[in-house]
Amino acid sequence: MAEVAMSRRERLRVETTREIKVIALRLLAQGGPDAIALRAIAREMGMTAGAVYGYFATRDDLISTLISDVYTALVDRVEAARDAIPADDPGARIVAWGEAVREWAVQYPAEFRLVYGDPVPGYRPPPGGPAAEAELRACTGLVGLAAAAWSRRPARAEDSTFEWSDFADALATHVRSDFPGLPPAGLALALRMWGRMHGLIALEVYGHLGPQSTDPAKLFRAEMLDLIRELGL
Amino acid sequence: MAEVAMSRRERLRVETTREIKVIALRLLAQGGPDAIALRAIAREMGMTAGAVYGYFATRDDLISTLISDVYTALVDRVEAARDAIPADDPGARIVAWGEAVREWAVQYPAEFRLVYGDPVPGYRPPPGGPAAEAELRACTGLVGLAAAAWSRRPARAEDSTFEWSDFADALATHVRSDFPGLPPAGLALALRMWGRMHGLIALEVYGHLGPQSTDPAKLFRAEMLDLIRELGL
DNA sequence: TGTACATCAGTGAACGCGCGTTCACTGATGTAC
DNA sequence: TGTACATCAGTGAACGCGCGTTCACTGATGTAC
Repeated sequence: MAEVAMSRRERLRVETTREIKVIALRLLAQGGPDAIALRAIAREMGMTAGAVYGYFATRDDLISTLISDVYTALVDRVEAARDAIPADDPGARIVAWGEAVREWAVQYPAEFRLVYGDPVPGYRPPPGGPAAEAELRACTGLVGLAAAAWSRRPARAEDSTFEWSDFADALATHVRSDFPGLPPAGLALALRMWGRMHGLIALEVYGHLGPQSTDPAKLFRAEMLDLIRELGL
Repeated sequence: MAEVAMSRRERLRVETTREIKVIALRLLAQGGPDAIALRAIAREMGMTAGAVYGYFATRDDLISTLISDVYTALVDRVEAARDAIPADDPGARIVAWGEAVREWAVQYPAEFRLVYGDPVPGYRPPPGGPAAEAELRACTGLVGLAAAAWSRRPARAEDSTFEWSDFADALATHVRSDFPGLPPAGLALALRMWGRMHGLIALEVYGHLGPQSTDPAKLFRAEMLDLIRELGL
């Protein structure tokens, strides 16, 4: 962003927009998804409720922006964690990716729920989803991890049971051009890896694991190590 | 329930209580968790809002009852699916359990979200959780599956990294008396199996898998087969 | 440098809404003699 | 079988609440001459 070129009014506008989002996220963290209310935000900012409409046309607009921002932050962080590991160690990259997701989710549980859980009550997402771009990046990242692991993985009899038609056209097309040589079962592996990471994290964030395990991080790490051993890494 | 011994008034009371819950679940399915409103239920039943207080002392009471009912129905179904498979085929039992959870979740997504997702806005669960009993049954069932699989599973170096102190006291005590001989890593396996099943199901129910896969059932089955192969079953 | 005008962020009051919960009451159903 | 009383399910009106959204407006900030 070319901050230099912004007039004072523009800067104030950007700053206020940012503040609205920050407060919305704080309310989310403190009071759950239904705490994201324009009136509450305005109250918190010392503004009138109507004033918020100068920044977001509607409540759903604000929610969509939040989801997109949050999802993007997650993907940024996860990609950075992956890239901190040498590309010639795909197993460690998978573990780093998974643990980055988990750490983010534990640190920002409300944000995790906003992205992966029930949406805000009454919220209707725009067509294509509020964070299509971030979701695509996440998906591509996972397929990349799967592709890097694929060649070293021992072949399995059931690999041939998957076909491209088992996946959405857009995704299949995208994967076939970005990762030539990766078969449909490789894409299936990517989605299964997603599920593996998501399962324990979701259980933990939603409080189902806490009453059972004193060390969810250890459990998660064991699951990740299990995954890469299965992949022969 | 000894229906014979119930007076007419008692029967009406039971029937009305049941109807309230049925309508609450229908509203949940149609309008999401925040649609469970006493006023909406009363309206739907042609009653006055105040009348509902003759059956449930408070809205949270109703929600707790719903969660408990729903969780119990899930566990009933899953246990039945497991018991339909001979006990000498623990791998098939694991697959049956997992697929029963998934099928239930896909059939009753709102109920799945009620149990495993964000609670109803504003709802404060009672201490111990609204469905402690059902959750214990689910947990015990999973540990049973893990225990049956444990003996056939090839030993792993990292099995010794888990200790009883990694788990909640109550759970550890319970497992050690019900499944003597199962080491801490066996309990960890049970929780990891839970996570494996939960991951893809949660992604699917919350709409993250639909845009990617045309056949989530196939993906889930592949994941389950992968799991039992890893267990040597 | 000073004045006249345009922009636009924020006000404050109002709209109609559905919510959970309380409470004095009515009137039908059940029970005891 | 008939009467007098107790139970109790449901009524209807009211309470105070916070919400999203609209709108005519004020007053400060910016711009053009």
